[in-house]
Amino acid sequence: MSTPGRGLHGHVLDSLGPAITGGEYPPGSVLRTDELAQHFEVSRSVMREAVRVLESMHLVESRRRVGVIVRPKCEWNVYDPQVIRWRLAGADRPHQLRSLTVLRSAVEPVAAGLAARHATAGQCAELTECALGMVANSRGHQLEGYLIHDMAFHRVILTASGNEMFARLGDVVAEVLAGRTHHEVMFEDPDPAAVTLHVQVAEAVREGDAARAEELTRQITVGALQELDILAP
Amino acid sequence: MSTPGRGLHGHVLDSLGPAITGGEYPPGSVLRTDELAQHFEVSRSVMREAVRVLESMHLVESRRRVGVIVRPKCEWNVYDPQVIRWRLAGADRPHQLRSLTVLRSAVEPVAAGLAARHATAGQCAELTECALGMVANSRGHQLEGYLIHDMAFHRVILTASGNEMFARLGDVVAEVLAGRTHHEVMFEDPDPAAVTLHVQVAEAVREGDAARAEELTRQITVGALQELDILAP
DNA sequence: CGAGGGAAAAAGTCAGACTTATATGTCACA
DNA sequence: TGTGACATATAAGTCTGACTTTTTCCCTCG
Repeated sequence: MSTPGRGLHGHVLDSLGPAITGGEYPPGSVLRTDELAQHFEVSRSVMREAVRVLESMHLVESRRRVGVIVRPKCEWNVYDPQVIRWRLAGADRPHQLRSLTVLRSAVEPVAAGLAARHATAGQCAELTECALGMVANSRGHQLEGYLIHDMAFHRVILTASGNEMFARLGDVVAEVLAGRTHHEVMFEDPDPAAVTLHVQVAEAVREGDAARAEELTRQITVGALQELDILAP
Repeated sequence: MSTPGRGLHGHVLDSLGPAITGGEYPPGSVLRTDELAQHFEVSRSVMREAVRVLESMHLVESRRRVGVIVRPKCEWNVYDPQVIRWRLAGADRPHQLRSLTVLRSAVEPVAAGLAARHATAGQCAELTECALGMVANSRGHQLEGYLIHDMAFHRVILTASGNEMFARLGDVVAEVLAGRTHHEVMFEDPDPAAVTLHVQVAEAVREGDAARAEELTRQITVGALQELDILAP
């Protein structure tokens, strides 16, 4: 996704980033630039660039005479797509997935409501197409086809909301959905009720019924929460 | 806030970052590392580190034989606190403020609901203290005192939600609230109804009434939307 | 036992040379 | 005249070595 391993410092990040987010270097750990440069067999310049990037993600802090210190998790830029990807690929995956699903449950209903007001005719058409694609792939173990349309559906909703910050969550939601299909338990066909809800959301957006689009999407996200046993007692 | 101007490359970022987010270099603009290094009177190494950071924020893309290209706004990492700060400080401010307020309206109610379930006794106490502070400063043009307690209130709610992604929005919300007091029109004392709502939210959280905390917080955020003329017709 | 000063360590900075990828222009050939 | 291969120029990428600066730690001295 996006820009992988661009240049040497990119390769270093692909190794070091996941190692940090994965807890291999616990918060408070002190790394030294020279050692890292030797370990990754790159020059200090390249290593320094990599450290700068990690620093901009608030994963580490560089201090003179001390070294590169791993920051506590609560200070990380957890919205950085790169950080999210690293965490989803590592031991933190279940925790990250729960956080993101809760975020979805907050954002997506509101986004759907806004989409009902702001969506262009083209976006409405896209949405309907996605929903139909989901229906068409909802039976007979066509999980991949279903996933593609599901991801596209949510991406269109978030984009059509007209809010740039919602729109940028498209990639994240896509990755959560992909994770559910690929890594988590998903042997059977998708829940027919969920499929119907998507179709109805597309309808509501097309008709400009914001309240209905929001409520229906809320039901979708409640389903996602229940899948992860995030209850509402 | 956080880590300003750390080192030479930090100073470069403080100039170049706002220039890019402020539209001084429109998307598609091509910058050259050597020129920039001369302009900022730093070595190429330092300039390269700065470019790497901008690249990790998806503000620019570095291509061989071409230069450093400014990416279109829709690709920026708009959740990066640094980017948010730069945009809030520039011409993009009103737009950014609206985006963030819409985000708040999605996130904060859900966060309050979760806080009602997960808040510790200490957090409940903090919350009550903040609400009382708001009441105490709600009359007689004590805007600064009111602001401090308001920011703290929302930060506690977001933290107490137990969701790391919500918690990291504390800084952002604080900056939005501060902006409203300092930059936008805020001559009079705060709306008494808003003050009451905060007190009631604190109550609801203390009593573990998630639905009520959520609904009351939704009313608070609706007020924030109305202040910016973001209607719901 | 505390304050002050010195030494060491690691990041920070700089300059210069070299490598690599790639956009672009040129020229021959169809 | 159009098209493809090839040469060239360019700017980023990389490496190395020397030097500076800050900050911690420790040792001495009062």
